[in-house]
Order: sequence, then C-alpha cells, then structure tokens
Amino acid sequence: MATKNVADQTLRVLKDNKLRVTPQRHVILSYLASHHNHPSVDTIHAALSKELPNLGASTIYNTLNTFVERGLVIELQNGDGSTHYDYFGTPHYHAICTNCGKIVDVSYEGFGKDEKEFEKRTAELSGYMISGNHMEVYGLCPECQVKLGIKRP
Amino acid sequence: MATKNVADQTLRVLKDNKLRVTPQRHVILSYLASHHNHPSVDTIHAALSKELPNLGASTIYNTLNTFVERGLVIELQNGDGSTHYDYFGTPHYHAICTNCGKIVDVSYEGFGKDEKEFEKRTAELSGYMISGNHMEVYGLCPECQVKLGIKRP
DNA sequence: CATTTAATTGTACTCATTACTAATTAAGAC
DNA sequence: GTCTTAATTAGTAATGAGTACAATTAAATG
Ligand SMILES: [Mn+2]
Ligand SMILES: [Mn+2]
Ligand SMILES: [Zn+2]
Ligand SMILES: [Zn+2]
Repeated sequence: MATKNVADQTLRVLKDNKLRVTPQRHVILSYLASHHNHPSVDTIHAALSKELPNLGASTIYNTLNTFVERGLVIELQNGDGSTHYDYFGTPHYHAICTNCGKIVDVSYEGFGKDEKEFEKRTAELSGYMISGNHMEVYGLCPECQVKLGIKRP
Repeated sequence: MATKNVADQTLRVLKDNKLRVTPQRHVILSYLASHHNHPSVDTIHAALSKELPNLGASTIYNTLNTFVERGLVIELQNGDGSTHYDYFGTPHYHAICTNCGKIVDVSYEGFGKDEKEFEKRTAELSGYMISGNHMEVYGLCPECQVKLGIKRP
C-alpha cells in the first residue's frame, strides 16, 4: 500500500481523533485535504451540495469548528468578511492578496525548523505555552499587480 | 525638544498622512499610541466617552478603517468575535491566548531584520509584492496556565 | 437489533460591522 | 476673520456571518 487515497487518509484522521465518522465530516475533510483553495463555508457548501444535497450550512460551521479545535484545520481571514479554512497537513504559511483576497501556500526547505525555533523563542519571551502559530504575509498577487498596472522594482 | 508627548506625535502622524485633523481622529490615535491593550471598538468607545461624550461608534469604525488603510494600525483577532486594533509604531509580533484572548507584544533584538528577510523570501517564492505581515503565535498565557492547573514541562 | 449518545438540520436569533443621510466642521482662499 | 466647499461625524437602519436551539436522524457499542 504505497499510496492511499484521500478518502482513506481522512477516514483515518477522523478515527485517530476519536471523532464519529459521519458522511458530512468525511466529505468536508476530504474536500479540504484535496483542495488548496482556502474556501469559505459558502464555497464548501456549493462544492459539496451535489454530493450531499441535504448538507446544512450549520453542519459545515459545526464541523469546521470541531476540526479547528482539534488542530486539523486552521482559520484564515482575507478581508472579505468571511472565514476561510485550510486543512493543515504539512507546515506552510500564507501570502494573502490585499486587493483580491487570494490566499496561496508558501513554504521552503527548513520552514518547519524555523517555525519551531520561532515558537520556542516566543515561549521564552512571553511565558506563553505555545500550541501553534500563523505566519501571514500581505501584498499584491501577480495577477493584481498586472491588473493595477504596477511595475515591480 | 528631546521628548515629545503623545498628542504632538500623533498630530504629526495625521498631518504626514494628509488626514484632516479632527478631535476624534486625534484622540483615537493617541489612545492607541499610548495603550498596548489591543482594544476592540467597544473598549475604545468606553475609554474615550469621558473625553468626547458624543463620540459615535460608527466614527470609531470609520476612523480605524482609515488608519488600517494607511498602515498606521493593524487588526487582530483573538477569537472573541470582535476585531482588535494596534498602533503599529515599532516592529513587533503577538502572542495570543487561546483561552482568555489576551494579546501581548513580543519582540527581540533583530526581529525587524528577520521580518524583512522573511518578506523578501516570500516575495521570491510567491511572486507577491509584499506590503506587510502578521506573525502570531498561539498558546496559553501564564495566568491561564495557572487557572487551568497546567504544569509546564 | 436495541440502546445510548452524539451529530445533523432548519430556523430563529445575535451582534459586529457597514450603509446611508442630515448636520457639522476642518482646511484653504480671500 | 469670513466664506466656501468638500470631508467628516453621528445616529439609525440594514446587512450578513456565525451561533443557539430543539426536533430528528444516525453512529457506535455489544
Ligand atoms: Mn494553506
Ligand atoms: Mn501589539
Ligand atoms: Zn490579487
Ligand atoms: Zn489567557
């Protein structure tokens, strides 16, 4: 079993986290694990309505809140007024467009190590017992730079 | 004139940013520059009502949005449902308590340099034209560690 | 299968923030 | 200092993302 499909992986994640396996949870987590679009609740709802026609918006809110509590998923804001969600399987951070709201993943060799070092230092400086972090960088995405006619130096 | 008081400093900031100097803007920016409590709109409103009894909540929202657009002030979320504001005079980042929402400033010698390096690297990796960043570290504040009876390793 | 306990769903509701508009006022010109 | 004008303020109405609630449905366990 060299590779596992997303459905199998997410099933395992739910079980490992002692969460009841419902079709709703399974399909929502699978959607997040296989899309890197940082969707809002509305986006998820629209995307999954074909698969689960009766899926309620409140279920999506509940489910995502559960995932966030367990640390499986993180929340992001891009200024459009709604919360965006991200399955946080591998360490990465985000670049967020201040013009169109696009959120892209960023990482580099050694990011996980830098991140741990940063958390350790912060624990020493603040006395907080650290459980996680968000690193977000803001700016104009390539498309918006063109759209706004901005020349890069 | 070795030292300037906050009122003079903030007056200068408003003028440098070509913002009309109104008592409301002046007092709100002064409040933020002299308090490191990362207040919500309600907190600001309560604190300034003595000084400006007719200060409207919508004015505070408008004013803060203006300051955020100019980059004078940043927005922070701590999970309590409201936005918190921070005068961003000197480079620092934040530790946020996942239990009580307390936000504290963190910095260290060389943070400004690290931050610039991180932005530069992100620009190269993502193609974004970077204008700023938020670094936030989450965990339990010292008080909540005690309150919840948690022993640190 | 029967029992138990948790999850789902639709609706009603909350409340932070924005939209709107009439009244006020800061800035600049004279 | 007065005048002009465009920006700001403040009150209220409207918006809408997210939550609370209670009846229904379904997972887990043995
Ligand atoms: Mn991501
Ligand atoms: Mn701060
Ligand atoms: Zn963009
Ligand atoms: Zn705390």
